[in-house]
Order: sequence, then C-alpha cells, then structure tokens
Amino acid sequence: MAYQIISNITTKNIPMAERLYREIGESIKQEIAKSSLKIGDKLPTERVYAELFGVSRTLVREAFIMLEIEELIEVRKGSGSYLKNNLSLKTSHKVSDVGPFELLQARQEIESSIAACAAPVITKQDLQKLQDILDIESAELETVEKANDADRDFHLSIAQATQNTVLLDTATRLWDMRDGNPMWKKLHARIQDTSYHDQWLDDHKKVLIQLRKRNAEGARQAMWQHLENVKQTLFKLSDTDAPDFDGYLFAQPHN
Amino acid sequence: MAYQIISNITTKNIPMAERLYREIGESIKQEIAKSSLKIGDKLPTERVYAELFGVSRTLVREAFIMLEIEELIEVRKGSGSYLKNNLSLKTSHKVSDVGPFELLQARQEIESSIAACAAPVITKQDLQKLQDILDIESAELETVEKANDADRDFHLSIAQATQNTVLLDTATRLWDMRDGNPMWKKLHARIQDTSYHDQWLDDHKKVLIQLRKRNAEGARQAMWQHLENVKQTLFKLSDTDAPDFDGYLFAQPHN
DNA sequence: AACATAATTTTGGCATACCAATATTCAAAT
DNA sequence: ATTTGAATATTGGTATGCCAAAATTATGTT
Repeated sequence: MAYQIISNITTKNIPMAERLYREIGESIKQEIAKSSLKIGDKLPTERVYAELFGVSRTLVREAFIMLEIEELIEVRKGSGSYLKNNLSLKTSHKVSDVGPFELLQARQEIESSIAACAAPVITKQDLQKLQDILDIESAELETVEKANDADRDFHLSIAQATQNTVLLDTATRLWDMRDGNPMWKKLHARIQDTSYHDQWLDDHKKVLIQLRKRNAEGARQAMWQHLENVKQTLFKLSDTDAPDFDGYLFAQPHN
Repeated sequence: MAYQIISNITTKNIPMAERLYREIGESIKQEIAKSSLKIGDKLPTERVYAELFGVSRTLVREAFIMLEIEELIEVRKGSGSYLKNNLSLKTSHKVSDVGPFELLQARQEIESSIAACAAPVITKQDLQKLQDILDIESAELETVEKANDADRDFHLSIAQATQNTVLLDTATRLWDMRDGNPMWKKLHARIQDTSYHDQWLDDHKKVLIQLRKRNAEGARQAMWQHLENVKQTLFKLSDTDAPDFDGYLFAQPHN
C-alpha cells in the first residue's frame, strides 16, 4: 500500500519518530505557503489532501485539528476549512535553531522594557511574590533545575505584573525558546558550580528595589544590566573552551 | 448573494457550535485538574476516556492531539500519554482575546527596541527596501488592505534588518496578533477615509532617516513616537462613538 | 534464584464506512 | 424570467475495526 511506503520513507529521513499527523500538518503548511492563499480563502478539502499525500482522511483531519489549534485555519462543518491567519514564521524557526546570544539580546531588549512597563502598575502582591522567589533563590541552590525554575519564575512574574497579556505571552515565549534550546542547556550546565549565581541574585535584588520604588527607568536599567552580565558571563564561558559553539555565536554582545 | 451575508454574520457573531473534540479536550483538562496529576504521570488511556465520556476513541484521540499541540501532554505509541506541563501556568491566549491597546503598548515597547537594534547593523539593501516600501505607501492608497500590507512590510523589514531571528519572530507574532484581531479590524476600518495615513507615513519617514544615520536612540525614539501617535489616534476613534469596545480598552495609553 | 526470551496484553496508529450539516443544482410553479 | 423548494452533491463529524509498537507476563534455561 502506498501510505506504508511513505510512512517508511519519512521515518527513515526524520530522526525523531514524529507522529504522522504532524508531518501532514507541516506539509499542508508548505502547500499553503506555495499556493499563497489569502486570509478567508477556502482550503482544499480533507479528501483532496488525503489523496494528495496518499494517506487516510483521518490523518489529514488530525493535521487540520493541529492547524486549527494553532489558529491557522477555521473548520466549518459541511462547508470546508478556511485560512484564518498568516502562517508567517510559525513554521520556519525551530527553537533549536536560534543562537543563545541572539536570544539573549532579544531578551535584554524586551525584558528591560517589560520591567519598565511593570514598575508603574505593579501590585503589592506581585512585589511580595518576587520577594518570595528571591528568598527561594537565596536559600535553595540544591539543583541547577530548581535554580532555573526560580529564575524563570522571577522574570515571568515581572511580565505578569505588567498586566499586559501580550507582554506576558511574549516573555513566556522567549523563555520557552531558552529552556528548549539544546545549546543553551550546554552553556548553562557549565555555570552550575561557579559563583555567578550570586551575581545574578544580586542583579535580581536590584531590579526588585527599582520596582518597589516604581521607578520605570531604574527598573529598565537594572534589568538591562542584569542581562548584560549574563551575556558577558556566558560569552566568556563559550570563549574559553567551546569549539562546539561555532556557528551559534552570532549576535554576540556588542556594547 | 444574500445567504453569504447571513453566513458571515453568523460566523462572526454567533460562535459556531464548538467542535466536539474541543469539549472532550476541556473535559479531560478538568479531569486532570481534579485528579491533580503531577508532571510526568501517566494519563488514563484513550479507551478509558472514550468510555467515560460515552464517545468513540476517535474523538478522545482528537482531543489528545489538541492537548498535545497545547504542549500539555505527550503521547507515546504503545505506551500511553503523559502529563508534560502543568495546566495552571498555561498562559496561552487566543489572539482574539487581546485588546488592541495592550497589543499596541507591547508593540510600542518592543518595536522601538527593534528599531534601535536595527540601526547599527542595517544594510544598504535593507535601507533600499524600506525606501521602496515608503514609495509604495506614498503613491498607492487604493485599498485599506494594500496600505495595511505595506505598513506590516515596513515594520517587519526593520525587524528583519536586526539580523536577529528571535526579534523578527517576535515582531511577526505581534503583527499576526494584530491582523487576526477582530477588534482591531473594526477600529482600523474607521480610519480608512481619514488623513491619519499621512501622519503615519511621515512617522515612517522619520524612522528611516534615523536608520540611515545609524542612530540607535534616534530610531528608537522615532518608532516610539510613531506608535504613540497610532495609539492616540485609535484611542480618540474608540472614544468618540464606540460602545462596542467596552472591555477591550484596558491598557490604554498612559503617558 | 537469576536471567533471558517468547507469548500475551495493553496502548496508541491508521484506515474504512457511514452519518449529518451545508452548499449546490435543477426543475416546477408563478 | 424569477422564485421557490426539493433533490443531489459536497464536506466535515463520528464510530468501528484492525494493525503495530511498547509493556507486561509467562515460561524456559542456566
């Protein structure tokens, strides 16, 4: 049967045994990109794609659900499926493809703005929560994982404090990119037994102080400096003995 | 044709009967919440849920795909499905849920930073492209759609010029949120016959001038002012006669 | 008792078949 | 010629059944 051949080929070419519906979904995205459909336009039917890819309609249907959850299409019973959003970058960039330093640069710019936005509107509850996280960071340095969780929690809590869901969403996305990035994990693993954590903890304290004062520009500067420190530290680490990171060091600190 | 209009109205105002798999998916989320499973724990099998909800396994399977796309669970063939993330911290919003002004605020902060990042590293080709887009914007004001496309193109080209994929990815995401937002479409539709476009075109020119000078802070300020103008304009428009926008006007300009 | 391995069960993967809602076509009535 | 409405076709919705991978259990060997 034809679909078995396809299945075998794909499982050979792609290392990770992805679920087939994902492949179909990605293929459909490519087809959409090629045909350059406009928002609102009607997509080919499930049956058409099924025949095109040589799979059952069930799989195409599952792929459609994936695209629907991603808010790329809208499915209407008895009518068809329609383009809802531009697919743009949703397909092209995998988290594993971004360099740690371009991610850091983006975080430096965006998170310092977020800190500035949070300062005027932050609540006492938010400030207390940040203090609690700082206490955890001060006391508990057991595992790298725990420290990382607290770190993430601190930064995202500030984003939460802006009361702007878009900013929170953006920050969360950046941290997801970070935590899912293999290169960053490698870099991060090297820091676990150094004293850089103390430096960063101190940075966090400075940020919180500015937030307490509701000083927007002070918070922006404190967060910017914190991420500058992180950037410098990681740059040194990658500079000393890391031939592995060749090609991932674009967008290095340039200040 | 008359029924088309009716069809459009119903699809916009009256939420289409949700697809069953969504209901099942939400129910499963509730079940997970009740049973308070930990990350990594194994979920009940598809067959169990099928019997529990009195539906076929196909539907449960589709619901599982939904949860998998939402990165809430992980599905392993022959083994089972496992909790991947805690649903309490799930901050995934629908684009349609964000208010135009919180989106604008986020864009103002992030895009002005992006402009600043682009200034030192922008290439001559990028500058030429921006000039071309400006020419298009100056000449061709035929349709709102075309103008919007050019606008998007201008802003995203600057993000592209940063040579930072994360920043480009972020900016693209923000514009996708904008273009997919029904409230923004309503607001935007009101501007089509005003002269605000000239104002914004002038803003764009100012941004380009700063980019040409490779003046980071100048570009940041120009972009910030541009989006400030947009914010003010849209705020006036929504203020005058727009009872529809109640509840969407949080995160208003506060400068 | 231990380990290895074969048989069995469990579990998700995928396809087929039929159902229901929507859209289209076409013929009959005016 | 237009309108109406029933017949038909199209399209997504759902259920059932069988397949393959993984996990488990049973069994045999040392």
